[in-house]
Amino acid sequence: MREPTFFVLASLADGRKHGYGIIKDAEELSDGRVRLKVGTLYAALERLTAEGLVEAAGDEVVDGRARRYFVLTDSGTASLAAEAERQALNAARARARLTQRAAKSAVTTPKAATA
Amino acid sequence: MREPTFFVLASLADGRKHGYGIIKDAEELSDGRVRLKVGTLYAALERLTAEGLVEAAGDEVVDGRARRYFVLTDSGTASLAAEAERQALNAARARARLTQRAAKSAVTTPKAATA
DNA sequence: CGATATATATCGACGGTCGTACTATGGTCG
DNA sequence: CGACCATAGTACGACCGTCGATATATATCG
Repeated sequence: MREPTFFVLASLADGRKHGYGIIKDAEELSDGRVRLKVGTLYAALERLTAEGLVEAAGDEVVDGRARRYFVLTDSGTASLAAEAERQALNAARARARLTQRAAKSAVTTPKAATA
Repeated sequence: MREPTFFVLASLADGRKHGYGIIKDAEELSDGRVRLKVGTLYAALERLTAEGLVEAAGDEVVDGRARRYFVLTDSGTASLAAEAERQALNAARARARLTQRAAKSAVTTPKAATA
């Protein structure tokens, strides 16, 4: 799963949201790092709906603007959870190797004694 | 960064390796989950070399078979570290939301009292 | 001798994302 | 009042990393 898709699900994990709301929420949730493009978002919502991870949850007109709402399905919740586990594990594995590497290079390339 | 690319870097974080060795190592490192395709691997190695994250580290012939070795550059090490941080953070954020969601649904949909 | 593992190269196809352009309404500022 | 920005959604061509398949070559095992 790619990052934009991941944040669409993560955003909807918070509850019922409409497209533009997801964009804003994802940006906040990622500390400004992930700015979903409209094309990416609606393509993802269609795809995720077809896959059953997301469901349409009503169209409303607020302040004269049409909104399409969506919610996470149980399947979507499970997918997000699995993906989060996977990423956490991957990150942990990579970190472990990087720590080892740093320790090794500290021995191989001693710049200044820690004493 | 996509998962295959991430594991190519993570594998090389362990030290100098050749293509096929990376495939085997990535599979092990990911508990069998990530099986790099040869096309993906060599394309990634070329790309990463062009980007300066990876460097060619000598061709050798072992048991009559040609091997192309690669190592991580400092830039590659930094990229991998940054990517691991990012994924760990994303996963943590998603988990937090899922926990909240579970707590909320437990109140909304009480199945059996915990008492 | 045929099958499997090692080792690399190449290439068309696919799919998710990006970038851009477009339509439309409401609110703010000069 | 007109210009501009935020909100809200639609549409589409292009890009790029990955996949799947095919190919070549050597060593080993049965």
